[in-house]
Amino acid sequence: MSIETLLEAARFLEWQAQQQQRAREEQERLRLEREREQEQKKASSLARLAHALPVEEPRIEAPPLPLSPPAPPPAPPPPLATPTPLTVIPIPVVTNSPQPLPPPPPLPPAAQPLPLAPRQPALVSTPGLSIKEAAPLPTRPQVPTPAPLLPDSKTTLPPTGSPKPLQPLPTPILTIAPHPGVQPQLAPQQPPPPTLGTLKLAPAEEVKSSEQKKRPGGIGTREVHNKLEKNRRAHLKECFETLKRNIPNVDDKKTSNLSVLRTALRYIQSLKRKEKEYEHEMERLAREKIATQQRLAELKHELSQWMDVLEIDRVLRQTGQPEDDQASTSTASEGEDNIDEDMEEDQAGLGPPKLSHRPHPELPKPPPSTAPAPLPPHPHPHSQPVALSPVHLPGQQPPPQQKTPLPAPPPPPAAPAQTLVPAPAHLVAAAGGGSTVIAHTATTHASVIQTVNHVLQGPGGKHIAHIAPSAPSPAVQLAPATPPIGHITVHPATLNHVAHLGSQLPLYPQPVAVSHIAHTLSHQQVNGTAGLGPPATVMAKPAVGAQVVHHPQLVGQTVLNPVTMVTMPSFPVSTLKLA
DNA sequence: GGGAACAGTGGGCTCCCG
DNA sequence: CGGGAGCCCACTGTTCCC
Repeated sequence: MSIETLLEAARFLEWQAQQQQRAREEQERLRLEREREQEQKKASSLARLAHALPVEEPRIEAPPLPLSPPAPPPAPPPPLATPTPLTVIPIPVVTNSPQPLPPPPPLPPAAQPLPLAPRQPALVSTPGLSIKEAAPLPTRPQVPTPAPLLPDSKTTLPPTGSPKPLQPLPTPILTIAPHPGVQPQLAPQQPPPPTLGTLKLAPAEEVKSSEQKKRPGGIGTREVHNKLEKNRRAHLKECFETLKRNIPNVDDKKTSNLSVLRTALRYIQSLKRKEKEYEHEMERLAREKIATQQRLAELKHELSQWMDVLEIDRVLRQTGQPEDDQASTSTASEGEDNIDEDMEEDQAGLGPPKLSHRPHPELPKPPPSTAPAPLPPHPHPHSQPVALSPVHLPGQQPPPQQKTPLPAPPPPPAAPAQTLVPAPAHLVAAAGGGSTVIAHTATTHASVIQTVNHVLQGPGGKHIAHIAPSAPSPAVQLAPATPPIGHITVHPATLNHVAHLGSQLPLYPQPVAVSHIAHTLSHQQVNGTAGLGPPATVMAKPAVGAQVVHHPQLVGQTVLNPVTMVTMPSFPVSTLKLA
């Protein structure tokens, strides 16, 4: 799951980046479209006003030809003229303005490619254009209706004004006059037209001051400055819009620039938090993976050792009690964890095929005995394979049951990593008679069940008659297919195996195994069924430090059948071997 | 009426060039 | 070193919208 979430997060980030790029491209495209539209509008308006002049040509040549249609403005100017005197700037414009009116349309083309470029304007800045632009700004909304005089200026203006950011650039470019130097010249030359300018530029005072500045190059510089500033603001605005588009859950018009910044900040912070979370998750998963791999390797190692032990056990059994082997025992271990297969094989009573799977045909601890059977690859025909180690072979894939335990809740206090290791199940075997074996095992791995089945599989035929979870371990929870082995009730007929094993145990330097057998006896005692013969035999051979321990849990409990309880520790097999 | 957006304007700072 | 150019910021005015 976590991995999926990580992938999702990565995809989300990627998607966002793509979205941003798309947004930019789209924005760019829209801008170009707007520009074209404006150009067309301008062209059309100019065409109306001028009645002549092809729109396109003016664009390029507009600056030089600007004059053509000053006509409309004149009428209105008179009234306005009064203020005009003050404004020096308008004048230059005016001269051009009448003419410029048409030119403005041409402007757009140049701007197209780089709307934001601030430097272009500088080149462009011509008084005439500046005036036009200035005038339109205030009138933007009303554009169409205004009086004839105004309309002209406005008509020209609207195009520039409406597109806000874009137009400013185009206009300058188109008008391109020489640098600032040109501007001053124009301004002084034509004071009369100011009418338009006056209308547009309300404050006469400002005009005066500007005039003062003009002389030195003020007007031109101011115009340039204004345009640059306009471009800069347009760029700023565009950036804000881009930012807004890239922030999820932001209303287009509701949010002010300030709110956009705040939202963006929050969004970035949230993204950072998520990033950190995902990083932690990845680290955790990595650690988990390593731990799992280690555990897996450990299990494989133990399994191989365990296989060796079983091998020896089988050999010993064959050599010691051929009769029993023929009758019921199965010693060969099987690497398959598939219970069905084991069952089938058990039924068939075949040993050899399983042995062939063994990863370690060569026994590290070949018993000194003279038994011919020891050869793993070719087990004794009489010996029946015992699925004591249903666990996967070292080289094989670990069974799903072992993988699942990872996420399991906190493992039991004792050796959590090894709880899954199948305990010496062969110790569970109970001697004949009417007794029942209860395997108390800390290890609940399915292999235990299989092991018990195989080991107990004897003349009696029926093995595990009842399996009930007494204290389910994490492993059990994770492996629903494998019922927890809290108690394993075994058919009494198989109890004689205990004796068999007990007799063999002394051969192994593993006192633990014996002690478990001793436990069995103690349980029987607890249940009052100690009278059984077979277990007694086992008891008689506590050669390997057997310990008789009473199980308090069983005291006072009513047991219908004789019970043999075997407690299987979860200690690693490797320990036994080393011992 | 107030807030927001836009635009004009002035000033300051930095960088580059002669 | 001085001047020009570019950029940025702050102030102010106007307009629009709620």
